[in-house]
Amino acid sequence: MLDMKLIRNDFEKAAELLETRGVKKEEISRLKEADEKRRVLIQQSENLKSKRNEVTKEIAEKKRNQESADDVIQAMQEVSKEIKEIDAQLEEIETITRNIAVGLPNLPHESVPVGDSEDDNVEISRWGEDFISRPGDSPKAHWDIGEDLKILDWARGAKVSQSRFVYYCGAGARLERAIYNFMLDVQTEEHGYTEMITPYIVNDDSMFATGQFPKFKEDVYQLREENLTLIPTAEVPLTNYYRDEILDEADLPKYFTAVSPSFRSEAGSAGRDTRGLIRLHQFHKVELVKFASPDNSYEELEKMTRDAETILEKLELPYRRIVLATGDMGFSAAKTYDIEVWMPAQNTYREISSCSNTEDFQARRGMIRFRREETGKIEYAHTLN
RNA sequence: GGAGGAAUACCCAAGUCCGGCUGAAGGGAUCGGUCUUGAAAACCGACAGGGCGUGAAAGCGUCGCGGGGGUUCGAAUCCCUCUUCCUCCGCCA
Repeated sequence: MLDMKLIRNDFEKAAELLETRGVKKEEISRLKEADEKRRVLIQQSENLKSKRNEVTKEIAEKKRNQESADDVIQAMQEVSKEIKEIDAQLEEIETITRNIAVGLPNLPHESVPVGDSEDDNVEISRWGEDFISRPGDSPKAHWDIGEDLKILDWARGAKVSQSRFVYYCGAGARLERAIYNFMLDVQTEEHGYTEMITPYIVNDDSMFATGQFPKFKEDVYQLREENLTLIPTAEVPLTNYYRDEILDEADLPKYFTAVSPSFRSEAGSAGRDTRGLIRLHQFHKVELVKFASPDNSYEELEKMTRDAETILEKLELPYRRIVLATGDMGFSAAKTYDIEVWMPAQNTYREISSCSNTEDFQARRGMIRFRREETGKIEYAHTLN
């Protein structure tokens, strides 16, 4: 969620930044207008309420003294009616304001390259040798290796569930377990993350705070008639851990990690990446989440990205780091590094990890705050994942 | 799934039947002070927090007694609804 103050005080800048993320200026104009109307109504309503509170005290006083207060009560009936009318208008305008505000993506950090698509992403660094296969050489794709070794069973995954579900069998299952154990061990023992096991089913408030709701409802699996959702990433339960809380500045930064299944409906991606482990409806992922002070959240982003890269280095997998352009970033991110691993069979780099600083975007939605030690003032924390 | 009970500030807890000097008694914890060589004890003092609006700020206004809605001039208190927790019964991998 954006800071309305920015739109009030520096409309042009806010509009310009949001345009780099594909938001039309008129959308923001509408928001600004609604916000102005809203504030006028709040003033009107509160002035009347203030008056009512005062008179109510007088009535109480009179009643206690056994005096008649009928005339004042009658006058207040009118006032209360008026308050009700204004509040109804206010609610209407607040819904409008909220509906717009809630669908606006985060503002990009100034260091993010401007551009509409992934073609505008910028490579930052490479590690390892991304060998190009020699003529006549054709490295096997992982789905073929999986089937040849009988460690991945797609057919039965589809039979028992649906396409894009898979069984990991024998050594395949063991390998999967070994990899996430390895990742958790590295992140907890070497990089200071606290390991968590989280709920895999979360409520709407949680989905809202991290930015999946309301805009991306189609991308998730929801439980029938329950307002509960299967997590699309452990980012949701980890980030929501401190929702509606105020942390002490001294406690920051906080680092959490968790392995969890992630459930994604992949609506709209029919036909893409139909083979292999790239776009499953359910997969394991080791997530990293940080709560940081705004003072150093970008340093924390660099460190976190390194923490992720370390895994690939230890596994001796060649990779590169890119910074996503404004148009390619996720909804909640202010800045995102993607780590792409070399896929020999496809002769290309593919995203394997994505590290984002959402700044206070999720914190605003979820009221995740901290108290400054020196001033005692409360601020939004920055969240990273 | 069924039957009961509960939710008040950092914690405990009164108030709810019977609406108005209760935005909330009392205790504990915490912080500050007196006393002390220092500490403890005792005594004195301070102690909702937050959202929203306004303001340069101090402040002011408004909303806050689990959440949402309603009745009323006025709700912690009456009504509806949801959530969470506890006790008992049933069912179940």
